[in-house]
Amino acid sequence: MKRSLEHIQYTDDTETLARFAKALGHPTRITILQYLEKQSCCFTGDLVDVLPFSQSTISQHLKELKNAGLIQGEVNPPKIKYCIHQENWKIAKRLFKSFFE
Amino acid sequence: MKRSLEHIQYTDDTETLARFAKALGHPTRITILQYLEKQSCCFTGDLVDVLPFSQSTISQHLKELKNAGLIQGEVNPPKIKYCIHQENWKIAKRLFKSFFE
DNA sequence: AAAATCTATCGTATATTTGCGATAAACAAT
DNA sequence: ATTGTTTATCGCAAATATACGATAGATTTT
Repeated sequence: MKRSLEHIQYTDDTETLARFAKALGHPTRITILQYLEKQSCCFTGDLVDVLPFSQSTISQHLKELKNAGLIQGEVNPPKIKYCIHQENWKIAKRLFKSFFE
Repeated sequence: MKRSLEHIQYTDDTETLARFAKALGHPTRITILQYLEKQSCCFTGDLVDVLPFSQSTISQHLKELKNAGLIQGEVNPPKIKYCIHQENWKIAKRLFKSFFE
């Protein structure tokens, strides 16, 4: 991909909002987050049981949600407990709200 | 890409929310929408002047926003006037709001 | 020590996204 | 009729996303 200018500078809020939105841009990830909102927390395996995708695919979606900052995982051997990242969740909520006015 | 099951059925709201989120998942498109929120409407050329991308690239982003239902274009020869799609905008606002509770 | 459980990561294949320049299409003005 | 203006679309290239099976790593249980 070629870019005409080195790096366009959007505002930080714009970048952040786009990053959150991108992470939400897949029905599986929306579903995972809705599940987490209800359950408060869950293990990867719970989602594998619920969603019709392979373990590796679910794991990848979780990774993306984690990279976007929307969830966090605590090691709880041999499992990993995933929860919503409350702090960033609030930021996302605020950014979307103010975006839509 | 292989899919293990023919078609997963998410709820309509989940599908719709993901579709909106995906369209919002790029800083340029966020910027375009913020511009439209302020200006209420604009022409493609206005955005080409403001954003550091080629006319064809801007046009493509507008197409995606239109496909997602977030904006609409009225022909106003030889220009095209783009506005926020108020009805769908309200739906998006509601879906995001209830998603974040 | 061996087996079982759980999850991340690697490698691979395919689809989609993002960007550009060039061109086409639609209309207005000359 | 020709020219200019505006925008969409085509064709291309590179990057990213999505899915899978196989495997590796960590820890518990036996």
